[in-house]
Amino acid sequence: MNHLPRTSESDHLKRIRHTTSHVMAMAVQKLFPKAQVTIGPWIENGFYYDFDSPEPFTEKDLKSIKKEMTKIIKRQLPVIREEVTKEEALRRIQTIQEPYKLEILEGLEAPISIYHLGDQWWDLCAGPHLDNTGELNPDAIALESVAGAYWRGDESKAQLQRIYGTAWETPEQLAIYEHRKQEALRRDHRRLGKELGLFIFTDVVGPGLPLWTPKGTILRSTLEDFLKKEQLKRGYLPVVTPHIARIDLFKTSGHWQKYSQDMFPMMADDDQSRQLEQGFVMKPMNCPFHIQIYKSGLRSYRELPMRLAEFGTVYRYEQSGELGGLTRVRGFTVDDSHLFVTPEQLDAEFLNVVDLILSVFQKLQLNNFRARLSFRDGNSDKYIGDNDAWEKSQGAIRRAVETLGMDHFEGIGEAAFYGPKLDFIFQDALEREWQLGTVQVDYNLPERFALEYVAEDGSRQRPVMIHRAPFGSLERLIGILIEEYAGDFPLWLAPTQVRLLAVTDDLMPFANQVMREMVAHGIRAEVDQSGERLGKLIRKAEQDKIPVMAVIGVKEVESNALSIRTRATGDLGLMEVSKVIERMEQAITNFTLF
RNA sequence: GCCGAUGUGGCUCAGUGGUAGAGCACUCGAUUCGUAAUCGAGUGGUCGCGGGUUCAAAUCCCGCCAUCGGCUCCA
Repeated sequence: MNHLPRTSESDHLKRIRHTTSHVMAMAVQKLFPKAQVTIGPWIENGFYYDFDSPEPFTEKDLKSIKKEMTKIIKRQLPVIREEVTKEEALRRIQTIQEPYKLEILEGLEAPISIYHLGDQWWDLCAGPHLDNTGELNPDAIALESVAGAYWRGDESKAQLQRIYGTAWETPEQLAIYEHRKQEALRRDHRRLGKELGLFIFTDVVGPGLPLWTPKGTILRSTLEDFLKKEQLKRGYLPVVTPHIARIDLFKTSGHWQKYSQDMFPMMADDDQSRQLEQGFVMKPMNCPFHIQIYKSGLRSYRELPMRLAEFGTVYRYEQSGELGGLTRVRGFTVDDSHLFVTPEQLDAEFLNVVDLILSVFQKLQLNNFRARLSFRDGNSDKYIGDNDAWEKSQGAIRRAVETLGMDHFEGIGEAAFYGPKLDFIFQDALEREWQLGTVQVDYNLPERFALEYVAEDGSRQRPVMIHRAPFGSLERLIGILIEEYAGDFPLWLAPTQVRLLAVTDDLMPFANQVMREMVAHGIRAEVDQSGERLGKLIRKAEQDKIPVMAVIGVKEVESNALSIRTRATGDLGLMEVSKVIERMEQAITNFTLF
């Protein structure tokens, strides 16, 4: 496969994309004189430019903009850098009346660099640029989409019109890029989920509410069983809690105050109850429930750490424009656990949790993630608890990451409202980032719920909580897994592990008999009952991405054997039935291929 | 929630004002076949939903719903 450089890897691409975005902005202002320019940076696969335009752009406009760009390129305008003082820049912006540029200028330090396209157009820009627009190849440029974007990324500010585009050194690179985008579409979990029959959505049930089919449910419960087993080995205690609770519970936790815009509306018996906020709500998180179980008895330091674990389904009222496939839904299941520990146990227990998470990712062959320290920002309205608790929590997370020598980056403002997090971020097929696993240190909820344990000296002490979820959510995890594997699940996860294909109908009884034998061994086997020819059966099994196919003809029946074909390696030849079962069982328990 | 696009049988899509189409899937019949599509016939659609314009609407207009690409937000 041809390597396509990303912008950050190539100075030349940076120049191409900066210059292309300026050419685009100039073209837009030529065609839409009322449009004002704001910012237009490069991104990894292209660039965008945001405009404030009284009339929104449509995708049809992209064609005429592209045409105009081609003209500008053909005029071979020199790109000239000029450095001016802040005062001079201010003066020039005032003459062309571009308020957004003015605002940008306020944040800049002299000297201010300006890039000119000939004497036709200029913009504030750090660069770098090509020397001449003629160096661009119009056939290596594509305008991709229009979108709304808020000025300075702030919902309360003006909404701008963003145009996304991409630009390359050669038309061939553009073709490869577009081909790659097509390929990414083919591994999109929404498409594969439908094709493989794993889950559905229906308007009748509602947006963001997936329904799991039999095959998808096998996938889900296989993942659940896997993690439950790992957790039992590590001293976790399973619990089950309801999906709804009184509002009061969430007032104590702080959810009602800080999180209610993300919650489904309350269920109240009547208007009076509604006004008094006496009703029930769907749970957006499991923590307050687990806390109640902790609180149900007087706890001794000898019981800690107490690790309460549940696959808890939560409901969050996500904004409608945010929903998408399995990666962003309104009802999802968190592989949740809350660990109640003494302050002395915190560091060690945190490391245990990270160890569990990393071992889970390893088993799932998920290597492509980034670890983020999600800390609070300066907006104290968003958070509960005092400074001291936050500092202690963030310190604990930082120590853990340093102890492990783990690569990480900081996400300021990414914390939960009750505490900081260590998050594991993955990418989907379209390079969008999603958080899966998470570990959180929390001094605040123990305080709010007045949690206690009896210490060695008989005194009452406050435990610290760790919230953690290796998968994050089963839905999102499965979405990412489908795309990572392109639907080709490893044997232990495959909803159907082996499909038996009879060459002729009269061999069906033998196929059914072998199937029952395999099922009795816990293997997910099925017989293709369609009665089609072998070629068709194999084609269907390949399309269904069944890892192991077992062909049954006369010679197989006579020797009580199967002809094995795997998706991974093709025809493996004749093998005794008992041998096949043995090999499959081994592969399943060892998480390996057949 | 905001900006833009899209919505036609189970799936993928064609159909721009005049009697709803194709391929796959499904059902039936014939074929009994050895590693990626056997042949033939048939069933199946309130054209997302509601309203409007028109002699006539899948097609034009308005509202809503959902999906997709972004923005803000998040597991």
